[in-house]
Amino acid sequence: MTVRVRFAPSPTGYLHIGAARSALFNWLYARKVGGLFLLRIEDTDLQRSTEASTRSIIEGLEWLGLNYDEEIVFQSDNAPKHRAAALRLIDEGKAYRDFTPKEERADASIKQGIVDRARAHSAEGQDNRSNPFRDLPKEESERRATAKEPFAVRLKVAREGKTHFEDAVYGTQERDYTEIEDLVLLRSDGHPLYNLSVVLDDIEMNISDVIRGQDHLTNTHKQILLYEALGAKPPRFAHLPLILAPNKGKLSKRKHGEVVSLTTYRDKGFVPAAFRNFLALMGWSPDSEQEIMTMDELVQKFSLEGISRSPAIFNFSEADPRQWTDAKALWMNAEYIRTMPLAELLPMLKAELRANKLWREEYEDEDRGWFEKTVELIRQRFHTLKDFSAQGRAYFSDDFDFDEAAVKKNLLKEPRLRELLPALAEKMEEVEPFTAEMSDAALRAFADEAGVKAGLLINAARTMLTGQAVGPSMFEVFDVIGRERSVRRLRSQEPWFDVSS
RNA sequence: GGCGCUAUGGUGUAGUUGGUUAACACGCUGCCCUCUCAAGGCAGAGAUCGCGGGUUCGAGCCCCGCUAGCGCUACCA
Repeated sequence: MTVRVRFAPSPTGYLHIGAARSALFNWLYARKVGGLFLLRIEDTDLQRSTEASTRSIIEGLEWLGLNYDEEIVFQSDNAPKHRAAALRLIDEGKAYRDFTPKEERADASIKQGIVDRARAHSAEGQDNRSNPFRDLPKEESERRATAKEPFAVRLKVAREGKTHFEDAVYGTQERDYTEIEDLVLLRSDGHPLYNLSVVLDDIEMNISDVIRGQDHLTNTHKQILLYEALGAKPPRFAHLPLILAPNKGKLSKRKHGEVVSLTTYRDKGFVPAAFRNFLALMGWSPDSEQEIMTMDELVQKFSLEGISRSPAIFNFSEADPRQWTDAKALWMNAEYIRTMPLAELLPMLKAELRANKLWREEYEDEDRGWFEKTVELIRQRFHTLKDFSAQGRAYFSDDFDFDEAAVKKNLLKEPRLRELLPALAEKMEEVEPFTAEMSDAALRAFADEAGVKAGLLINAARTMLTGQAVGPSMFEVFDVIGRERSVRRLRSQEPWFDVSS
């Protein structure tokens, strides 16, 4: 039997990085064993599900390069089938109608309500099988149903026994039936609930391996009971350790904001391969010490055995903008940017520059050589794709800003620069050919003449030409910016006016 | 309250059938390189392996207890 796995997010917000990691692991597993990776949108919660969210999930998967093999399944389309299955279970005596009126509960008090009810039940000697309608005679149950009395449908869990399954990550799992309540399959309004829908859809989609977050580990026992009631063979299960916030709490969009949303990484200039690589290392490690892995290597090395059981903390600091997300993710992105094949980087750069009106068609044509050389030069110290249009702006446009700190440090500290720089421009005009070596020699000669350190002029020139205090070797910058623009920028009075005004 | 899962430096992870100074990556510190910042090279700091007992000649690895965090316990998903 071929392996069929699925990623089954509920479209109630943007794609969470934890969910994205689940998708990745499913995808890697499928590709590794030559199976199929399917996508199912669990949109049964009509109130909270949105189309925008579904789009964001699809876009996110596409961005990560996780293509799915069959048509997307929308769970809501199957609701009638789910309802019918639940009703069938009643007929078979495996489920029953619960006529208890629905209890309305405020979202905030849910946890407390659970605890309170549990305490009350144990005080009264009640257990999970104490529902008064559990053993209601069939005739009466049907009579009340026909009389349009609303009812929920609950699974009739046997009084004695235990479920067990072998989790590929957490090992043998057992749970006594007494710990499992007669779970609701169908709400009194006829709406099928999560556990029912998942099981039915997984059966219908022929899912062989369920790989999902550890938050479902205990749900799995209920689902196994459902598989049994439905007469279906349960799939294999593999639960993934959760990804937590720095305070070891749940990583949520509401509490932690955009760091948890996958689209943030796309929007903030991450290279998909880098983020994917980083994500793969959250809760999984290869048996080698190699951490930078291409998609092919990831597929080749991936195995369920390499998944760890302890939760992973996604490390970031809301207070420090430089650590807005995990430092290792940032490092990995920089690593990819400076080492990946130029051919793969260029399309991303094209999009980034185009979005900032810095792109020129010539970069793919007669100026391609210049463009590649420039990118090669500046990518060495950039961390995100955004850096190319921000710190790197001066390479692609004459309209760039001067970094205030850079102006103070490299220009204003030495008043003589206001005369020296235009004089340097004079010298540069005569450099022929205008190469890094030649401008190097010319600048140093000029520094000697003027009786200043070369470093003073070099740093000043960097700020004049790029607006920045830091950047590549200055003479490479001269080369790439070119004589004409370099000279013009050296003569500019803008930095002085800008800061003093 | 009940049940379950987890617990190795700041973070992500290795630690094979228990065996000398607990490994790798990120981050951090210092030095080298140098026109700046990175990268790179070198050198460091940082872990009584959650705590307490046991078994053993010897335990991060085995056993028991405890604690903490998280998850499930919903007519949410």
